[in-house]
Amino acid sequence: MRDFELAMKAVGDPTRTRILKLLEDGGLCVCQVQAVLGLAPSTVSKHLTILKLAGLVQDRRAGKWIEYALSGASRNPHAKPVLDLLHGALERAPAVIADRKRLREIKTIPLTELCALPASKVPMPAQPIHRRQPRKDRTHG
Amino acid sequence: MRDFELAMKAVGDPTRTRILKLLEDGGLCVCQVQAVLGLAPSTVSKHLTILKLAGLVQDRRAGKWIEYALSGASRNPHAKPVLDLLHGALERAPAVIADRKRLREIKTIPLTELCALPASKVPMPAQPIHRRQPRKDRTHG
DNA sequence: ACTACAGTTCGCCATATGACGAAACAACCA
DNA sequence: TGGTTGTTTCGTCATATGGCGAACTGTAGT
Repeated sequence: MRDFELAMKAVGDPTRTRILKLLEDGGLCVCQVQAVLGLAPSTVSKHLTILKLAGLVQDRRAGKWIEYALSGASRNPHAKPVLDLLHGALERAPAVIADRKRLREIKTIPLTELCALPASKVPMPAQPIHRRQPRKDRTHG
Repeated sequence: MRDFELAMKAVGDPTRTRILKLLEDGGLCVCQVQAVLGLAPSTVSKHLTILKLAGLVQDRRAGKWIEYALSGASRNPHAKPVLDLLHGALERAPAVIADRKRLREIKTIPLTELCALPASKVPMPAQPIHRRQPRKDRTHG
């Protein structure tokens, strides 16, 4: 039951479904995902951890980078059904389409270059989708 | 996307998956669900509302009671796939098995009797599964 | 109309969640 | 060895979630 819950909670968050839909095209390193989503690295990392704990994705070190991919054989028996369901869904969702387009652009940038870029410099910057209240100013200076 | 999210969030909660698994056997009125789960009526009602908003269940007034059932044709295109997925899952989950057993017992009680019963009198009382901290005493009296 | 009662809504509380930035880690390179 | 850099961990904040009881709504029955 717990595994089912984890898998469902994992896909129940829109940011994570976006990530999973991105990974359907193949593995990506964290900075690529980050570039598409336009979120802080720590945020992306946490989402990926949640997906991993749910058994939906696997990670693998690739030299300097860590590549995440949809998990083929998962510890979690519910993972495959969920991923299959997702695979057939959201193909028309604007967010997914936009993300895919953005991903194509980002894949043209060599990794060495991409990660160095401040988020604001990535072509066609993604506006964070779930911007929270900009937290009360703490006299920044 | 929003519909997908709603459906997934809805099944991402263990109490709600329990409800859905109960409804696989056929429609139930709120007090029956409540009797199985052993939760406060308001809590059960809220969960049912969430399931309804997600398009996973339908409600229908049946005289004095309101019957909830898995929604056949749903407003939400993602509902059927999700329910199908759930249908094949959790068949071995202890909580689901226990709930089913309890449901059989509860179905032997006429509705008129059942609802009148204080929760503690229902045969083989279910211990609430997600008991929260018992909130600091406020000199009850 | 009044009572009885199934269900919902509301207000509250404790915890979970999702966001961020700063700091810690881990691998590569000089 | 020390610096650079990709990723994770930690601490914090605002909001969402799930539980309860009290009060309300709406139907049935007298």
